[in-house]
Amino acid sequence: MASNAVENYLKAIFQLNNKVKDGATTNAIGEQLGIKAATVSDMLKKLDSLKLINYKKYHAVQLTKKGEELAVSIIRRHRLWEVFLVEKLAFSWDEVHDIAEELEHIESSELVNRLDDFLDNPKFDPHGDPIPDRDGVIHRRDQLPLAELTPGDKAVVTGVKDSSSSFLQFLDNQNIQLGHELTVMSIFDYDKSRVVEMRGKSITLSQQVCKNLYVKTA
Amino acid sequence: MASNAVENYLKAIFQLNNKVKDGATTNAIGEQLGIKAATVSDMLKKLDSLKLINYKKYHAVQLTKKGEELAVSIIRRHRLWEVFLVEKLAFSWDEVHDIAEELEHIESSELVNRLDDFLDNPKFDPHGDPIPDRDGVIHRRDQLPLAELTPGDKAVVTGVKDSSSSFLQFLDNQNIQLGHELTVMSIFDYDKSRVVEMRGKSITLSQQVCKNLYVKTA
DNA sequence: TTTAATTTTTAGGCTTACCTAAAAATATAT
DNA sequence: ATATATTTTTAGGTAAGCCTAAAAATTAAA
Repeated sequence: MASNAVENYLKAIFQLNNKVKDGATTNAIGEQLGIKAATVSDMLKKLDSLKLINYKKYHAVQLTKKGEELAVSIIRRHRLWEVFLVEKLAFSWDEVHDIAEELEHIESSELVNRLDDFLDNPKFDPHGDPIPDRDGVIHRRDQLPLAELTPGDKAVVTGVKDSSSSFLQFLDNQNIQLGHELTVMSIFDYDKSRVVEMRGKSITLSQQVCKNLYVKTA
Repeated sequence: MASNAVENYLKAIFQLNNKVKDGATTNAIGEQLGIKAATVSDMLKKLDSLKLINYKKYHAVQLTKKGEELAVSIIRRHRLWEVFLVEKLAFSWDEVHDIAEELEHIESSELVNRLDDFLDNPKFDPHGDPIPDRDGVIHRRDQLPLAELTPGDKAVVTGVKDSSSSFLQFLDNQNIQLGHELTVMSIFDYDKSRVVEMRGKSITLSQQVCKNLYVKTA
């Protein structure tokens, strides 16, 4: 039904509206998708006429119920395919995004639901992001950035905020994986870097890393 | 690299050139793809300029080496995805074509090769068609239509010529599956229908069915 | 609060891949 | 061998999604 382009816009709008920033503005959508603002402007009119968003000139847009349902289903497909690629085809978590970006547009709810079952109905994707269930419900985990913990806190690594290859490869390099337990040992006041103990080893993590690593406290 | 449209044309041309008929003519390609001949005519010029086919006005076209390699790799992807859908996601063989038609356009040889390994390097798809290996080699099986057997011949069902849902559902209905052994008992001269014995049961198959069912003699 | 900067929209264009209608070439039948 | 039918090509057109350049609206700064 919806073209790949339309699906990509909806996903971008959904993601922008679930950030702290100023929402899904024309510019932000364009930047997210690598598309010029003028083009976005055109498309927003179209999405509005399709009743997928509410659009008022010069304002950030909101998804309608219909638009949000579609966006969530695309995210569901994307994350399930990522699980498939990592769990079944042995891709590493920094390689799966682009391929899942293509797979997410395959139109067949039957396919997605069977895939879900085949993967044993995973609740999170390889980056720790929640997978919407088949009714579109997203079970958000109460996690927080490692940057908010203080010395003595114990936690488990649950996800990443930044899922760029470079960050994921950095984590691989430091042998930091989802599920690993850690204890915050100390914080350097100078640069807000943290020393954590993980699997018997002591690692120093910059503030940038701590901001982009989600954990759940014990 | 190549658009979905280009890939679909190449696949159609490949398939038409591997039939007995008069090859990949403008009309035949259009019919295969559900596209008007005038449009095909345009596209053939484009494919020629991309060095994917050799095109001379008013003549059937041939794939170049480059074009054939691409066509074969698309067929490889298509058939591997069909195996995945049937073997892993429990789709039936009459449901997989349309979904595989979408999946075949995902661009990533890494993905396809890993999928191949995950599926244990299958040699045939769910309809018995050979899966090109990663070097593009197609190992054709020496099979023939059941219509060419005579009473007393023993054979194994290896594939279907017609893979329309209706034919596949008919076979399901008669409990005819790939790998089943059969013996031709008799032929009715009147309508060329055959009585075969399969798994202890006697079944009468019309000539049309016999022409579209491939077997390998013992 | 008026000017300057930024963001968004409009206007006009391009490419891809499709279409119809008509012309040209080829194939078929008498 | 010529007339007819079929196939293929050409010409002109459309919609989707992108673009640039310029105008309009909004936001920020002096």
